[in-house]
Amino acid sequence: MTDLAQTSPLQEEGRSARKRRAIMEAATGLFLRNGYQGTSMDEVAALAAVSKQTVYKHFTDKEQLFNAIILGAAERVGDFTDTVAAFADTENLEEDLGELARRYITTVIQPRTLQLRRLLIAEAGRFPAIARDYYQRAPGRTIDAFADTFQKLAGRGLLRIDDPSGAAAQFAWLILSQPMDRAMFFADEQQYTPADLHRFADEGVRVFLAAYRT
Amino acid sequence: MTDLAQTSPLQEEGRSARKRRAIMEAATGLFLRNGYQGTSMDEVAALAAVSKQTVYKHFTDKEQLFNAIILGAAERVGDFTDTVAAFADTENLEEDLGELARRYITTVIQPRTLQLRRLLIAEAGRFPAIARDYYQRAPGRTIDAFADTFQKLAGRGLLRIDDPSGAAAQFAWLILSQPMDRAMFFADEQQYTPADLHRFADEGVRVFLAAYRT
DNA sequence: TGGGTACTGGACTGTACAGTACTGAGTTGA
DNA sequence: TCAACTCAGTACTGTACAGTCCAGTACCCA
Repeated sequence: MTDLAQTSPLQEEGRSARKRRAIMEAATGLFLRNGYQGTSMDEVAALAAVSKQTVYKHFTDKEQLFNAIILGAAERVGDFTDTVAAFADTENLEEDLGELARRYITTVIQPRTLQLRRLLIAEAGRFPAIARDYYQRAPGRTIDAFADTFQKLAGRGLLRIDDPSGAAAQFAWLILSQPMDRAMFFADEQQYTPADLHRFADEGVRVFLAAYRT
Repeated sequence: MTDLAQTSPLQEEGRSARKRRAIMEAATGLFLRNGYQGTSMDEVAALAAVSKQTVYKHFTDKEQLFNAIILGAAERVGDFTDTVAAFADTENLEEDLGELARRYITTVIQPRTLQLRRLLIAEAGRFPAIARDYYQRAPGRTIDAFADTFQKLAGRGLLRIDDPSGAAAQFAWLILSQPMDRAMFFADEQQYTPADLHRFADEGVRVFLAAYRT
């Protein structure tokens, strides 16, 4: 893993690596906006300011390119697990959970993440493996982290929880569902202000605590 | 509205109408399974056992055919509003709400509905009007019905609710989110048994009542 | 400075597909 | 039974696109 090259797009990257990055950036934008079938390799090459030949030197296939793009984009989706784990030590359940929820929704309800989600749902039939992988990685890991943390909080006597996984999923969706669902159907439009998102978070936390607080 | 023709696919339909129905049925299946771009007019004609000429006699365009298909499929999505409205008179809140939730999830989490949802999300970029229309019609109307009913129950002193719409959305997604989200990413596989769905419904109702019951 | 590697540009192949055109056959209604 | 209509079958047009090929050019390293 040559992280240097990834984190700093400098000149010293080498020509080949630079081209490769240009291709991936172009392809990411196009795939996210226009989908798999809606994106042509000619477009990718043109937007990356690179010849088609070069595209095919770096990626054997359109499919392989798509794969690489999705994995890259999914990796960059905010990893929330650490933040969630830290919350297990809270001394102020209600306030900290509210803060956690606000950060969670702000992280997830972002154009990039939503586009990625739409794309994966759209292509779940054609690329079941990628869809499954993403599902387990992105929402799955966070919900697992919630489950762990809730279990610890139950151990500390702060929550009353039988099924931590179920409760974690309920928590996540109580917060995210409304804006997420809407965003799935309304492709482009700017949807919610931060204040809106905070309201969803707060209402979700309120309901969750009503059901699970000791 | 010649409902006769729709409800009974009899011989007396007339040749032309019969063909039209065959085309729509074939196209519905193909679009739902393979998406808009993944479906060719040749396939539609072949599956409907009809010549391409005939397809284009009934539908000027691929796009227009798609439109007709979606509207037809969306209309057949279960209308739940009456059932929800009837629940406003309940004498047994917890039990009846549980029953309502179970029916709700069983109705919504069906292959057809899920495929339609996937398709619409996938094509929301290309057909924003259709996506918007469906969004307002299918989940929207049901949630509005929940909101009305919850407001009435609040009037009867059975629930404590400030924002009926928000509470209704929370209720709907508390019940549906988990299986719905999973279904979006796992295209084909049979997912949940009725017992699983009932469990989601029951858990959702439990949390909802903990937060909103007086 | 020279030699190898990577890139460019554009032409090319093969295929898939939307939509049209046309001929001949079947259907329907008077 | 005849005339008008509809359909099947198929061939065709035009376009878009994935992937290849090749000749020439820029870059990089010794």
